[in-house]
Amino acid sequence: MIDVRDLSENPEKYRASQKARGADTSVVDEIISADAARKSAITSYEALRAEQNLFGKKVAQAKGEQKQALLAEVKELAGRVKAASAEADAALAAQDTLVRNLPNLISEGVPEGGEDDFIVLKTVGTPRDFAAEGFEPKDHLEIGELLGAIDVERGAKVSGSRFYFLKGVGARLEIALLQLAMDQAIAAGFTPMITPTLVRPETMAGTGFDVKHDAEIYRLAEDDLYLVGTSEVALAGYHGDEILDLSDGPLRYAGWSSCYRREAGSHGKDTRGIIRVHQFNKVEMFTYTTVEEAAAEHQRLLAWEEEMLAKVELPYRVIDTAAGDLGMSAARKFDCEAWVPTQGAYRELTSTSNCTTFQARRLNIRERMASDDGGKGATRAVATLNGTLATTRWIVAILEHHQNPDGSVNVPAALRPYLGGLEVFPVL
RNA sequence: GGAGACGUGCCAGAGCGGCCGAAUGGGCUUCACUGCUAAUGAAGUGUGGGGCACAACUCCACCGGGGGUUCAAAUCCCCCCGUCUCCGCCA
Repeated sequence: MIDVRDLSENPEKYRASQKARGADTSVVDEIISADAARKSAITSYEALRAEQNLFGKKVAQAKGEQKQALLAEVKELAGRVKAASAEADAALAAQDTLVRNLPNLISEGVPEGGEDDFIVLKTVGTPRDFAAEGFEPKDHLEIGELLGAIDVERGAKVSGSRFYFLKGVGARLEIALLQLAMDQAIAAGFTPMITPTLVRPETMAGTGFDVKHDAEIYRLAEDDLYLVGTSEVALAGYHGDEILDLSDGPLRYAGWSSCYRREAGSHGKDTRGIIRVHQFNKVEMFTYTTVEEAAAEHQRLLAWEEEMLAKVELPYRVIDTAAGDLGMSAARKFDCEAWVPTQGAYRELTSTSNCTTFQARRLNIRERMASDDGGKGATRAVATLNGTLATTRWIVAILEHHQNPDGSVNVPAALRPYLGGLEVFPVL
C-alpha cells in the first residue's frame, strides 16, 4: 500500500509511476478525491460524536423528569451520529479499495517499458561452446532421465502435468543445493526459517497478492487458506502488526519452503521438464530494514545471489526489470538469469525485489525511531526486500551446463561436501 | 470433532453500562540522595489521527477482530480468530 499523504502532496510522481507501468493514471486523482471525501466525512462524524459525548455526561448526571427530557433530545442526535458513522466507514472503505489496488511507486532509474524492455546490467561467465567441444548438448530432462534424477511421467500420473519426482541424485542434488544456499545465508547473518506454506488471506493480501483474482494462487476454500508461491509471504507476515527495533541493523531471514503456483496463464509454455512446475522448493532471503537502507540492501541481496551462482559455476546475466513488468509490490526488481544451453537463452534463476514500505504498510510493520530526549520516538513503516537464493529450477541449468557427452554431469566443487564428495553424477 | 475457561497498556493484573484510555504492582525514563553498585524518595511513562505554532490545550478512534443492543459499551448479546484445560480422533 502506498502512502496516501505522500500521494496527495506529490501526485505527479505517482502519475509518472503509473504511466511507466503502463497502468491507469486517473486512479491517482480518484484517490485524492476519495481521501478528501474521507477526511470530511470523518470530521463531521467526530464533531457530532463530541457533541453526543458532551450530552451523555449531562444525561448521566440528570435525574427524573430532567433526564427524560434530555434523553428525548439526545435520541435524535444519536441517529445523526449513526448516519455520519456509516458515511465515514463507507468513505474509508472506498478509499481503501482504491489505495490497495494501486501498485507500489517505482524507484528512480527503473527502465521504462514492458517485459522485453529490461536492461542487462552485466553478464558473467560465458556459455559453453558445445559445437567446439564436438557434441550436441542434451536437455535437462533427458539428462535427468539418464541419471535417474527426474521422473515427470510418474509425476503426471500421480499429480498431473507440471508435477515431477526428484529421485536418487536428483533428490540429493536438490537437498545439497538448498543446504548450500542455507549455509551461505546463515554465514551472512540470516536467521534460518522453515515457514508455513498455507497462510491466511490477510497475510497473502498484505504481501501484495490478490487473493480473489490472482490466477497463480492455489486456494483451500474450505479452510480459507492459501498455498504460498514463495516463503516471502510467510516471512513478510512473520512480523505483522509489530513495532521493530532496527537500531542494530536489518532483520534478515532465510526461508526454506515448498512453493506452489497454478501457472494458469502459461499453457503451452515450458511444458517440457521442470522449468515451470506447480510445486518446487526454494531458499528465499527476506530483509526488514529502514527506507534509507533499502536500496543498499537490495544491492547486497543481489550480491548474495551472484555469490551463490558463482558457487555452482553457472554463466549468467543480471537484468534490471522494466517498470511495466514489475509486480504489484515491487519498486525495483533485479533478476539473475542463467544460460540454458538447449534453449539458447538466459532463464530466470533468481529475483530480488525492493518493496519499500508497500508490504509493511499493509501488514502494519513499523519501527521505533530514536527520539531526542531519550524517550520513546515515533514509529514509521519499515522497508521489506526479498531475493531468491536457490530453487529447484537451478537444477535445470546445473544439469545442462555441467553435462558430459555421455550424459553424466560434473558436480560443482561447492556442492560436493553436501554430496559425500561425489564429483560426477554417473549415467545409470 | 465435543465440553469448558480465558483474551485489558512493555509485563503481571483489577475493572457496578456513564465520573475508565483504564486501579494496583513490576519494568522503563528523568530528578534527588549515596564514594561506586544496590537500596530509597519524587515525577513521568500507550498508539494512531484531527484542530493549533509538530507548544500549551483540546477533540476523535482504539481494552483480540467484526457486527449488534443502548442516549451511552472494556463492561450486555452474536459471529470469527487466538490461547489454555479436559475428552475423543489421528499422527
